[in-house]
Amino acid sequence: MNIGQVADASGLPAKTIRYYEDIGLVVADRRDNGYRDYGEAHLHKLRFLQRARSLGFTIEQCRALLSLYEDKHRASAVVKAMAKARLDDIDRKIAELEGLRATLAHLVEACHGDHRPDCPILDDLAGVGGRG
Amino acid sequence: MNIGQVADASGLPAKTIRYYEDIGLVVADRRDNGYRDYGEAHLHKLRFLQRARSLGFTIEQCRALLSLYEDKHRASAVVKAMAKARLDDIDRKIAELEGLRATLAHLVEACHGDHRPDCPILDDLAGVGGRG
DNA sequence: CCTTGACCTTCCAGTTACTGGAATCCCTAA
DNA sequence: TTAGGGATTCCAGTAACTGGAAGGTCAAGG
Repeated sequence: MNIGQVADASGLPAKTIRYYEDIGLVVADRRDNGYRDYGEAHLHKLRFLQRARSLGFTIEQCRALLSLYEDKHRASAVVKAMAKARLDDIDRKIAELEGLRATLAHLVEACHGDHRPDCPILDDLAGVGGRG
Repeated sequence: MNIGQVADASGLPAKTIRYYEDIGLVVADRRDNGYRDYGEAHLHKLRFLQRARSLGFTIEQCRALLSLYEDKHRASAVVKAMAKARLDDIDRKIAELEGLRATLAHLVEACHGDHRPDCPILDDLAGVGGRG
């Protein structure tokens, strides 16, 4: 397969696939004309990466997952621990965003939002009142 | 004030304050010795930025908020619209993370996580089963 | 006067994970 | 032969800093 075909089949842009090769994630074979040549195993790995990235794993985490995937004898506990850590990341991030959300929602509600210049949102940012 | 003092007072690292000056957000005066010199107005702006950044506004949004803050006659509706848009960003991000969370939580639960190599998490990433 | 140490300066490079674009080459069809 | 679509490499840019090097400044202590 050419790079365009694996791009379509994996859901990753060709640019990204070349980038993954640059950083040593999935290295294609080469034809005589210099074109990259992909087989089913390559495609499989690229799909794996696409899915793992879409779940928010970093590139380095993906690299680790990929090597775990290739190691047919690793314990599932290792993989589970990584997924669990990622889950905890997500929980922390959600909690943080919900904190922001509450603050902003409160400010948005407090601001009358009309032609008058008086604005509790800017007042808060400037530290007027209890917080600053 | 020297940069170290406004850094302490604003909660921003000195490096970040210099960076903000580079990009034209808060430009300090200079002493004869070349040191930056900050007054209360500078400090105020830096605190404003610290707060706005901590609420997840981008630098460019902060720049806009700052100029709205300086404009004593702008309508509060403009500010409210920005805050509302940011709120919507946050809601979208939370929804996205909750989707990821559900998927990962499901996988983590399905994986027995012991010494055996069989692992539903990697199977999912590899596209084994319904999704790939 | 000299040293020490904290603080300040500028500038350059690196981070994450790509993305856009330029210049050039290859292949196929008309 | 020409046109197009796809492939190649390499360089630069994104967001918002952060780390580090090399050097200037200032106040205190001996």
